[in-house]
Amino acid sequence: MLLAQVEGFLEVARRGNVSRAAEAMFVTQPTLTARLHALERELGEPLFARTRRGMRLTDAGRAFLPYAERAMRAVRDGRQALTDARTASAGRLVLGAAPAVSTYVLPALLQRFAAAYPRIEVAVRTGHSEDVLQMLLREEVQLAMVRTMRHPDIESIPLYEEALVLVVPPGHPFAKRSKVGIADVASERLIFFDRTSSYYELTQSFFLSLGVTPREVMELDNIESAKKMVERRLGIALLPRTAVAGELAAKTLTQVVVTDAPALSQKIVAIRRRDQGRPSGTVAAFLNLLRESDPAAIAHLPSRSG
Amino acid sequence: MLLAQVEGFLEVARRGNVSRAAEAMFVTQPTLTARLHALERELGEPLFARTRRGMRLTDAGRAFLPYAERAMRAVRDGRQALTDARTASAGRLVLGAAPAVSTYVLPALLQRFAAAYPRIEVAVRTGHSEDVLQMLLREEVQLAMVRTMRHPDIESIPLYEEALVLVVPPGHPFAKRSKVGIADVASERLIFFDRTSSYYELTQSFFLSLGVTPREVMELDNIESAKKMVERRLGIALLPRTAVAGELAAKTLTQVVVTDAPALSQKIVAIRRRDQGRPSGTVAAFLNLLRESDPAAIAHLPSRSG
DNA sequence: ACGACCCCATAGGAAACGTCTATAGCTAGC
DNA sequence: GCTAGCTATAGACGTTTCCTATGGGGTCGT
Repeated sequence: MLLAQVEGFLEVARRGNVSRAAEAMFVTQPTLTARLHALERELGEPLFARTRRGMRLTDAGRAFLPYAERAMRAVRDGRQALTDARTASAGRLVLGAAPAVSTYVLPALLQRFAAAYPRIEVAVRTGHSEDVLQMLLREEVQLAMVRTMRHPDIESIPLYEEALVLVVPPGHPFAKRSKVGIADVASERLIFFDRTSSYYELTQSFFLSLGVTPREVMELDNIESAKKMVERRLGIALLPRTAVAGELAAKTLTQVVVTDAPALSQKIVAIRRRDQGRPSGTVAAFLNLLRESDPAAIAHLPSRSG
Repeated sequence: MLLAQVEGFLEVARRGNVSRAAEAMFVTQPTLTARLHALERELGEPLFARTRRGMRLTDAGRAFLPYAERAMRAVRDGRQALTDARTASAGRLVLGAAPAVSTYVLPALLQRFAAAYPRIEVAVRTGHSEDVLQMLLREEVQLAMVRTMRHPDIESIPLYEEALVLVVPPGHPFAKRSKVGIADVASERLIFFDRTSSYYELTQSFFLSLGVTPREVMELDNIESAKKMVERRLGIALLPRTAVAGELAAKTLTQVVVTDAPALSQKIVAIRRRDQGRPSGTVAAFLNLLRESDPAAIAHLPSRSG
């Protein structure tokens, strides 16, 4: 069955006239007649009664009509959906993100994205990088923003480098000193967060590689709480710069540079399934936004507007 | 766009494998590949990402999927609807009927019809024959049961002859006499019904043609009331036999034969639009039921079961 | 009553398309 | 490196589809 036949059926049903319908469809009248005959033959029933005045629907034709309309509408809508997706003018984008990305980077990014593509519906699934990778592999998310990961089935697009910075409360002795050494840090009370997170491991191995055994005083399961603890002078912490940008600007936390230790950072990438072909539609739109953005800008966008 | 392409798309999307899908659809793998290519070319977008493992949907493919399913379902349901209509196993039948037919003949007929075709939905529109004819011409009803009418756009199928019989209350002088003449009738008080109905005109001209000027005592707008009036001895009436079958059987009314007057009757026919082609589906089913029935049986069926 | 017109159906030939078999190209896994 | 499993491609064959031109039937206007 050709869709052109169904379309012809509808057009003729509407106009009650093969010649006019043919003209409207830019084919000749015999062509349209043939299509109708073919459709009737396939369905095993005349859909039209031929009269002097033209074509009238038979009972069978009337019974078939709503289904024909439904089918054509479905195809038309499907085409439109593809066009929307191609121009990314509408559709759905499901993102995965590591917690720090989700909380501190995505909001500003999505604000810009929503402004550029108001008809795209966005969903975010947050989880540790490993879990988000699994979501990606199960196709529960289309694109994920996580720390650098390796897997044969994914490809990565570098986004930005997220520095871990040492923050102390205002008025802390470190805040006044121009130079702080790693040995100084080791004597401070350190606040860690989320033992299941990769940050925990990263910071731990950082200290260990420098021969420092941190005196752990507190471990929290989220960054926000860790910041609050530092603000309340319960210790100092190594936190993602994106997570403390607001507090640094508001001067409720102070960044301290450790002079005799290498910069600690983690690469954040966007990953997607390698077998999905070229990014298309909403995913491509989002990647374009990322590409147009200065990597530093992504990482430094304030987490709260203003 | 071929429906076979859409179907192929769905099958491949389900199985993720062209070869298997082709096998399931009883075509060769290159054929199905060609269909997919044609569909992708027409939609201007790859629907599948080709991988070592087989075919995976792209975002575009995923976006198109629900519409493809909807379209296929619509066509499948449409086919089923036609099959239902052809076998009259389901569907809708809209009948028009004159009041006397609707009240006294249709119930028993529809009872049998509903038993034979339980999944056919039946609707009845009642009105005077002329009005029902208009409904038919406007296609508000598919088939109408009315008195014989002439119109270039309709064709008629004879159903039965409806006799008008003279009824009197039990114990009336006529009931005991073996013979009643038209002159006797003229001296009785007559009850007519519904001046707008064709029965009124029919009975009036009947008497006039016999040179009898009836002494009209009462005119009612429906047959049921007329029967009640006769039962209450307010007069006698000429009523359709189908309308008084129950009362005659229950002996609450008595039929009297007028010996010196011709039998008065009216032909009841089924009419349908001439331009509708051969009757199909539910209409054909109903006509078959009528055809199988003895005409006399139709007209004499008791109006109330029992 | 007759001719002009409008409708759909049909005929025939050219072009396009779909389908097949056979084969190539590619990758993964042994 | 060979095999197995996947999709893509090539070429040939048969069918279908489309066009133009024409037929046949009925209506309407003159």
